[in-house]
Amino acid sequence: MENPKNIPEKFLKPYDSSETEARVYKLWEESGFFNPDNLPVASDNPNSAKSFTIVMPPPNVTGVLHMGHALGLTLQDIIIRYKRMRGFRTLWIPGTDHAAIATQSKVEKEIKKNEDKSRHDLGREEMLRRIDAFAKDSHDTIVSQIKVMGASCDWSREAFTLDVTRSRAVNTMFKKMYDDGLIYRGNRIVNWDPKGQTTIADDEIVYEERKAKLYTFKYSKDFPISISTTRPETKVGDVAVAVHPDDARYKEFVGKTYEIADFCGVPLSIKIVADESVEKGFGTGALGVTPAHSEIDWEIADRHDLPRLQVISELAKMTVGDERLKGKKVSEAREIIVEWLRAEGLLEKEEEVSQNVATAERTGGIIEPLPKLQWFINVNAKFKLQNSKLKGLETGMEVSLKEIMKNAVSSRQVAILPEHFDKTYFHWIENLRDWCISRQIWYGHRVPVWYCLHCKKQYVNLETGAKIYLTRHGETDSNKEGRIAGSIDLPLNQTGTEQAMVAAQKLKNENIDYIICSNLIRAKETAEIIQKEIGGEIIIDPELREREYGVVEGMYGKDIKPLKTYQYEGKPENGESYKEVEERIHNAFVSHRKKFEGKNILVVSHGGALRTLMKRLLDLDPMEMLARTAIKNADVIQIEISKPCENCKNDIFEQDPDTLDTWFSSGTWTFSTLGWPIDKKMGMNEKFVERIKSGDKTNTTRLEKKDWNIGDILQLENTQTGELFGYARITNIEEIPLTAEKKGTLQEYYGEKDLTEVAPTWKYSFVYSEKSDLETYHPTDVIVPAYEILFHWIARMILMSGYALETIPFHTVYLTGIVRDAKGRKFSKSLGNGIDPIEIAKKFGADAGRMALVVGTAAGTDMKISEDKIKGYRNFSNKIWNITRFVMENVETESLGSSTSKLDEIMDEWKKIAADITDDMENFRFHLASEKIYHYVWHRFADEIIEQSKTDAEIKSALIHIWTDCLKILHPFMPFVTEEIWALLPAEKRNLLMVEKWPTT
RNA sequence: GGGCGGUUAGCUCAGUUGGUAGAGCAAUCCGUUUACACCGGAAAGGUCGCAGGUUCGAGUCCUGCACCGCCCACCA
Repeated sequence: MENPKNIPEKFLKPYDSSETEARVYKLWEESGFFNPDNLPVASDNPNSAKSFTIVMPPPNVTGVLHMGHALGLTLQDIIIRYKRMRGFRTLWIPGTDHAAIATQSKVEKEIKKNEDKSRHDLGREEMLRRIDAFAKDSHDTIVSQIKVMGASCDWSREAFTLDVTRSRAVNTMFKKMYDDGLIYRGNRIVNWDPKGQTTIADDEIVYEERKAKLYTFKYSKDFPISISTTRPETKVGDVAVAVHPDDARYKEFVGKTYEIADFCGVPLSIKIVADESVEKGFGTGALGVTPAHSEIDWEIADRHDLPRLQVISELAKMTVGDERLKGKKVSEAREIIVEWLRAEGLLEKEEEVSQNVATAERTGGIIEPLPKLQWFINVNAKFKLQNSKLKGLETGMEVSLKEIMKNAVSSRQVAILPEHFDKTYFHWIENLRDWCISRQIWYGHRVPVWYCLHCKKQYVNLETGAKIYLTRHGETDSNKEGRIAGSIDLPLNQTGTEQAMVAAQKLKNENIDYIICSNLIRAKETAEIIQKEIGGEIIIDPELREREYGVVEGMYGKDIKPLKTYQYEGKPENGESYKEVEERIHNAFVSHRKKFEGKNILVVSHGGALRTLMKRLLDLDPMEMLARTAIKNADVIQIEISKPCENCKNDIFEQDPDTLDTWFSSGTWTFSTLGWPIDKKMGMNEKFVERIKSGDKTNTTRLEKKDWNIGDILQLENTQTGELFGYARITNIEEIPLTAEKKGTLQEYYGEKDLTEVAPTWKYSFVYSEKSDLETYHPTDVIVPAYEILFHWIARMILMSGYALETIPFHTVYLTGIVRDAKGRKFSKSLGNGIDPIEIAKKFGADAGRMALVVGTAAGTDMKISEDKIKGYRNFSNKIWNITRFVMENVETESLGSSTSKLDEIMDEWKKIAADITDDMENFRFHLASEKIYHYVWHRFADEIIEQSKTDAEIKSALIHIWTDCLKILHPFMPFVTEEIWALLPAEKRNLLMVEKWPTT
């Protein structure tokens, strides 16, 4: 077939998305236009170009993206591409979320399944390494998926909630809140998951409906009031009975206290109190108050100053009573108590009721409300606004976090789309209580609080120096048999060798400089095994040896009961007392600390020796020490050194073992991604300042290594004048040797200074700007989350931003709905109904998937998606392809034909539609905009205008003009096919379509 | 229990400030006319959940009801 117009051959075949998309994405990436610093507007107009920002809701690194993510990404990309074409300095920051509990429990489950090990078997360090590896894989998959979707985000600014820059933001935020009295540590009823051994958030609870029995009974025969409960086992922790103040039945008893000598083996002291929260009509109208095991009862105890007796342990076992109860599981205890009540004739009624049982979302464990020491954010405490940019809240006003959250939305400074969600938002805020932010898991931001080992004084963001690790040697046969070893010199057995290797793994990344061990073979072997893995020098110190047991050496521990026989000061014949050991080993410890000041050291010693050392370090009294179980073989204890405690002058500390709720870090997301807090400075000399100011925006400098990281934003300061002249965003860090050639250049900067002293070994590449990213891009413009996380996340970002920056995090919240399958079911693994966005992109093209997700999907509404729908838009891609072919074959001239009524009508109609679509884009009606352009292109332009043009030359002259406009408008929705076509259109020098100007009227 | 939505063509859903209903898919009929069969043309299909009200006029505003869904709380 002849091809007179040199139509690219590609057009003779149907559009092939699989051949196109990856190639086009690469083209975009290489153009640099995803980064607003490289956009033409940025260089034309560096300071006045209006910015437009979106931060991506970071997907959890728990696996892969699903269609819900695909919807969110598509909408964000549509907005971003549209704004970019409108000439904004457009930034879309991508990132991922470490999703603490979700990720840890996922990895834990896998390890359990594959290796039958728990996280405690692996230890904190090894577990974290495993999770990091998993998160890294998951991250890589997610990034490639985001790219497949066509997302035009700035990868140079990619962030992770757990990376160094974001961790710095978290710690800074924690300290600020702590200093302002908004963060406190307190005993509160928390949702304790006995199975996962952690606290969990209210929203990680799933309620399961179950049948339960409601028992009505009296504490004793002569107790005047009957109460009802579904949990009789908690009643041994009762301290009061609460009745409504107006309840005539009970009025006479209020204020009295009854002593119950024996309630299933436990004595109770019950006070009758009057409390408004009690419903007269429910049950007997009297409520047994168990402060330690019910949130509501805890509050009643607050109001009436009642004691709080904990009767259930973290393992969901009873902690009080005689042999009938103590140590029994709660479920067993329940039956025992019911039986007892029945036998005593105290049980009055048993009713079958249905009840919602709280269970942990992740582990399925039944939630046990327990009082625990936790960290909280007080949402009602007031603080003073320093520099408020919050509408209606002036600088100097005293506000609470709750008020900030409420105000942001009620003032319309933050608009939620669809609007009706703000009602739900307010309802939630009104019911908000203090936010528990500590979690007993390992993966996440560790609570940045250190405790003095002696006096327990708290320090936030303590700067710690060297670390000391203490470990006991691995197992010997003597340990195994439970024999006293003392100075009997036995080697490690097989288990001991393995234990030492585990310890070595734990210590691998800790940069230990010296390993100091006793002169006994079991310690030396342990030290050698560890040294093989971690390096460092071994120093043998006979003072670090085990307690000398004299005559009892070699005997079975159980036979001599050393704890009882030889107390702290007592000693076996020819042996040492613990007191003597303590003196000896502490002196040795202190001398090593002094000798290796500033170095990380590992001390390998023995059970008894380390135990007495810990006694001294923790300032325990002798009985406390004796009550502690011995340190296990190869256990590692970590101690951190810092400046002496203000209180007790000791200088060793340990960090809080808990981690922070994942929403604490994601709450900072809009500004931590933009480099907050910017408190680091890079000093520059005059020459460099000039070079930067006049020259390239991208620069490199060679400096001594500081603790800077890629992505950090630094203030640039003129070292001569102290003047602040701009910001540097670190884009790359490279270690480089100092060459002779470089030396010359450097000598210029450093003058007479000896270069060996300043010898820079690190090359920092950075982008210079006069304004920081934070100033330029924050508050962000739009955020596009699923409505499910309105409270979890959106509210918390408003809180964090309102508190730390005294501004809103974003102007508009565009909520997306849930994407369901064709039958309206949520996608889930167990149903096997998952539609993988990547599969869709492969099969039909990402463009088709994007359109299918967007057309007709209004904000905040759930949607159903099916392959049929996607197939329709695959066909549309091809339609666009073929329209282009027709238009190219029929372009006779670039100029529009002379004005005729017919032509004007068509052009006017198009302009009207384009304006209408633009209006939809401006007002977040993407579901309408996409439908309109689809409809126009296919059913008006192709079906009618092109058909008419076949016989009408006037109309033909309009085709290319309308069509290039159409491609531009289509581009945000279907970026790949339109970009590909754009490159194939006959024209001399063209921009990428992604930076073409949006057709405006 | 409290709150928020939804109910429009067989299916999935639009319908922006009230002006006598729209799209896709499916189904029906016709058509291989050189951009495209991942196509074109034609026709069909709805008293907009129910009952009241406001209005010249209501899918759209108000009241009540029914059913479905979601979120929050968790009643001892």
